[in-house]
Formats: sequence, C-alpha cells, structure tokens
Amino acid sequence: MKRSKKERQQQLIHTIKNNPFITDDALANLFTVSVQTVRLDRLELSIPELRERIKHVASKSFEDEVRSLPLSDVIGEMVDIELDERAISIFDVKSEHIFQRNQIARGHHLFAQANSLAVAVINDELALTVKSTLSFVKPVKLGDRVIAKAFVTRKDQEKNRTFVEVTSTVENEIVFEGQFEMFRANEASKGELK
Amino acid sequence: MKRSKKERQQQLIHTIKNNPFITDDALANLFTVSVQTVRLDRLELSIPELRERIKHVASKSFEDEVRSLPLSDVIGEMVDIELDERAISIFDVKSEHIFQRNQIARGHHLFAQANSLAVAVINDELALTVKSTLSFVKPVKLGDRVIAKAFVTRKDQEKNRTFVEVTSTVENEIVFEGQFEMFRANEASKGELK
DNA sequence: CTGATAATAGTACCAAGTGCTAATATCGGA
DNA sequence: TCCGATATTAGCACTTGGTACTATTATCAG
Repeated sequence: MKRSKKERQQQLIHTIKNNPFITDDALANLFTVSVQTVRLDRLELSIPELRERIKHVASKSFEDEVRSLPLSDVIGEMVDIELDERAISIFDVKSEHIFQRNQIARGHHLFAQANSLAVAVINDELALTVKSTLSFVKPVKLGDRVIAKAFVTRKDQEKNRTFVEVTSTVENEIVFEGQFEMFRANEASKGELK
Repeated sequence: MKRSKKERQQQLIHTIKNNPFITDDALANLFTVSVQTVRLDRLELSIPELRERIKHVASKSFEDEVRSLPLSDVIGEMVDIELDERAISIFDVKSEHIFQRNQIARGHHLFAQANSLAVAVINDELALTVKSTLSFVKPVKLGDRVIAKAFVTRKDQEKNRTFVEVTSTVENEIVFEGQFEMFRANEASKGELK
C-alpha cells in the first residue's frame, strides 16, 4: 500500500481520463501494484476495459452522419445535426475557460463554439467564416452549460455563401447571439481558393 | 463468386468506411463468403483489423479534443501596449490551429487573438465584450505570423462602453478586421454586474 | 491476536484477430 | 475437354487484453 487504496483509485481515474488508451499492465507498472489490483480497482470504480474505453471515445466522435466536418473539429459536444439545416452543441464552462478574477467565460470560447457549429452544419468539403456579428448578451459563468443552436437562414448559390444564425443559451436564457456569413466550396468552385 | 472479387472488395471498402466497427464475421455474413476471404481481402486492401480501426478513430478525436483546450492561453504574444489607446500582439499559426484538411487557420483563433487584445487594451479591472462585428478577409495559413493591432476608437463614460477596432495582418496584408464594443467596470460601476 | 480488508497469484475462458499450411472450387483459354 | 491459375475455404497454433472465479498471502486496526 503505497498511499492507500483511495488515493490510488483517484489517481487511476485521473490517469485513465487523460489517457484512455492505457492498458491494465501499464497501469500496474505505474502504480507498482499487480495487474489484478488494477482490475479490482476498475471493477470498484466501474471503469470499463481498454477496448470498451477506446470504442466509447471512437463512437462518440463517429456518431451519426457528421460528414461535413469530423466532429472532432467542433468545440463542444455535438448533440444533433441536420446538414444544411440546423445543429446543436453543448459546451460546459470549466475553469480553463474563464477569467480567474470574476469567473466569467472568456468571449472567444463562446465564439469558438458558435463558429465551429456554423462550420459543421454546412454540408460541404470546405466552409469558412467570411463575416460575423456577435452579441454577448449575458455573462456566462463557471459551471454553466451552454447550449448553442445553429440554423441555416439563407443560401446564396451564386456567391457560395450560406448564412447561419447561432443562439446560445444557459438554462433557457439567451447568453449569446451571432450571425455568420459562411463561404462554402461546392463542386463547381473547388480549387478556386488559393 | 457472387460478383467477382473486385466488386466485393469495393463494397468492403465502402462498408468499413462508414462503419469501422464491423467485425470480419459480420462482413463474411454480409457478403456470404467465409471469414478467411474477408481477411484476405483486408490484407490485399491493407485495411487494418477492427481494433486498430477503432483505435484510429478514437485517437484522431482524442487528439483534437486535447488540442482544443489550450485555446485559453495561446492567444498571441503582446509586443506593445498603451492602455486605453492601442495594443499589438503577434500570433504564430501552428498545426494545432488549422483545419487538417486545408491548412487554413480556424476562425476562432483569429477572433481569440483580437478579442483578448481588445480586453487587454482596456485599463480597467473588468472588461467584457458586448458586441462585435468581424470580417475574415483572407484565409490565414499554417506558418503565417499574424500581427493584430488594436485601437481604442471611442469611449462612452456613461454607459461604461469602450469601442475598439482590431486589424490583423500577415505580411502587411489585412486578413481580419473586427469592431468590438466592450463593457468596462470603472470604479463607479463595480459590483453592478450580477 | 484475531478478523477484516487489501493485494497477489493462478486458472479457465473469450473475442477478434494474425500467420501459416493445405485442401478445394471455379474459371478461362488452348 | 483438360490444365493451370486464381479464388475460396478450412484448420491450427498463437496473440492481446481482457473477464470471472478461486485461493492464498499481506497488512492494518481494534
């Protein structure tokens, strides 16, 4: 018992969290205990085996037909998407997102969530933001769960533009609004961008 | 030979592509061939086994997840500042800032640089973005050095608002412009924000 | 000192493979 | 029609990273 069971289990949780790809064997070495001990720990903490962990990580990102952009490029967690129509993502405000002084989320995270959602909702190989107008309606605090909803409002086929409106709420209260004018590369315009 | 080897292999590629979670066994059933045939096919097409496929999908998404975190501190290096007047920062576009597909910098990093500069230039305890209008003039690429310059254009003492204009350039060419309306908490208004 | 808790050891088993050899099909051309 | 090439199937040993279970040994605390 290096530092008691509890302490080890806390470390185990932490270690696996930021490296789900580690095997029991490696964990046993890390904590200088036997593999069986690691397994008992996982059992108690109901942490699934390596393969299941990996599968979980993988399927989270693979879920549904997010073809336009790999889900990975989205800030926040995508919960719903209908390409070229709408998309919803969730973003939990953690300590790394706030100003330490006042616990208020820094604006660029809200923008990042909204902007990446605007990119993701577009059903095309390439989507870039051209212009946008933002309104930070209400400060967002540590621990808040921000739900961003994006709607495609208009498409201009000739100019390859798509207009997306994003509204972010915390407990049904609007905290952020943004209009995004997006450039999209459809088949015809591929390769035009230098 | 239901439809020739080639045809089956094409289908195999397709099937695995949009469901990397399928086992050889399931594939064998699907094409009504033996498991061995599926394995030979994978071998010829150099498609890795199920576990490796899943691992690949997982690590791709995991890397991006990790990558999106350090957004908090990497917002450029301040090189000059005159409080309530102007500020300049430099931001080098690295691989973690771009879309892998086209090497173009993700918009929120440009916004983050500009926005944090707008916050920094304000000589007050608290500064928050209220509204902003952005224009992504030209795509920024991997390796580019973005120089953002912020100017305070106007102050509205009564409403506690400060207006900041930010222009970002790469090799003297404008790539981004933004107008920011900032809320500031001066002595008089401290604690008003709930 | 004795129980309880914790840790270790060992066994059988599983899924989803790889790598290999060997036996059959099946087809297409001389 | 028969022959050889290609394609397919079968079988076996072995691998990883586990589960599930039992048995033994430490270790600590009252």
